[in-house]
Amino acid sequence: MEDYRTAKLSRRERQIMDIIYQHGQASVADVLENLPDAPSYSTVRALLRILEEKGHLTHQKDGPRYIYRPTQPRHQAGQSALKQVVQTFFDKSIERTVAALVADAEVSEEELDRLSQLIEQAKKGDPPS
Amino acid sequence: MEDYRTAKLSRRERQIMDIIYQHGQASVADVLENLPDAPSYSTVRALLRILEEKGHLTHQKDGPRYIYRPTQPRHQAGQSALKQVVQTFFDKSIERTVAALVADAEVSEEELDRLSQLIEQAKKGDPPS
DNA sequence: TTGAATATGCTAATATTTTAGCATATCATT
DNA sequence: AATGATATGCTAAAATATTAGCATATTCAA
Repeated sequence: MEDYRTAKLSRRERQIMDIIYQHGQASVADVLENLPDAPSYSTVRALLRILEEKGHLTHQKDGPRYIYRPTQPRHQAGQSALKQVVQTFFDKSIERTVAALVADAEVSEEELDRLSQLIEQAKKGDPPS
Repeated sequence: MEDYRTAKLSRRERQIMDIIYQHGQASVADVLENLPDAPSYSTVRALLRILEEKGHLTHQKDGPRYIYRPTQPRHQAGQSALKQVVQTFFDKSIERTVAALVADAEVSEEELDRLSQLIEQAKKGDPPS
């Protein structure tokens, strides 16, 4: 399945995919609650149906209602999304991207320590060719 | 100006904004070259005009042609975009996001070193409250 | 068990996006 | 200065996205 951010999705469709990825799964009501400029219930249902037709979502029944989930795994979609941002705004530089992440000034000392560990581990455990 | 990723932009409009951010600036021809499923020249011009009307772009003349630039600074738009991805796919965790960035296995030893330095610097120079 | 609340199935209207085309201006080269 | 190439200005058609509404089914609690 194609990355939904490069797929031919409309504005609303993309908003809905984002909501569902953020929540892991969602009912029509869940989507409706989180959708900016919320349209009607019918509208959301129509869009979910379309997204399912296009292959980006599946649903399963949960009692009376449908629960929708993405077909593409979250981590995979996340990688794609991240890559696109890195390419668009940070000249494909992971370094610049991390700098922007850390520059947010809302990163605690502890978290920075964990980041250090993370990178140390990457050096040892996963040395690139 | 509102972040263009949360703004009410259509699919094509967003694609064009991405291209312009990636390149810093762009002529109609530049956009056309980089637009997937490229439409006609006229189409691109129309979309650029609309984006300018909406306040996301400005243009200046460069000889015979228009050069378009974003109104919102790149670093600012990048921060917004990044934040949104972190929220949507990585549970708002910077740590998980960096892990995903580094897990790409295309990060050289040198770059990892620079990342370490980056984080050390964040610890010293910019201690959060 | 019946009724209110809340689902979905389906269809069609409306709004927006996307597209192309023609007229006109500008530039560079011969 | 003439001409071909390449711009923009403007308008309108076509395609797509967005929306709502009615009919019907299901659930849950009184």
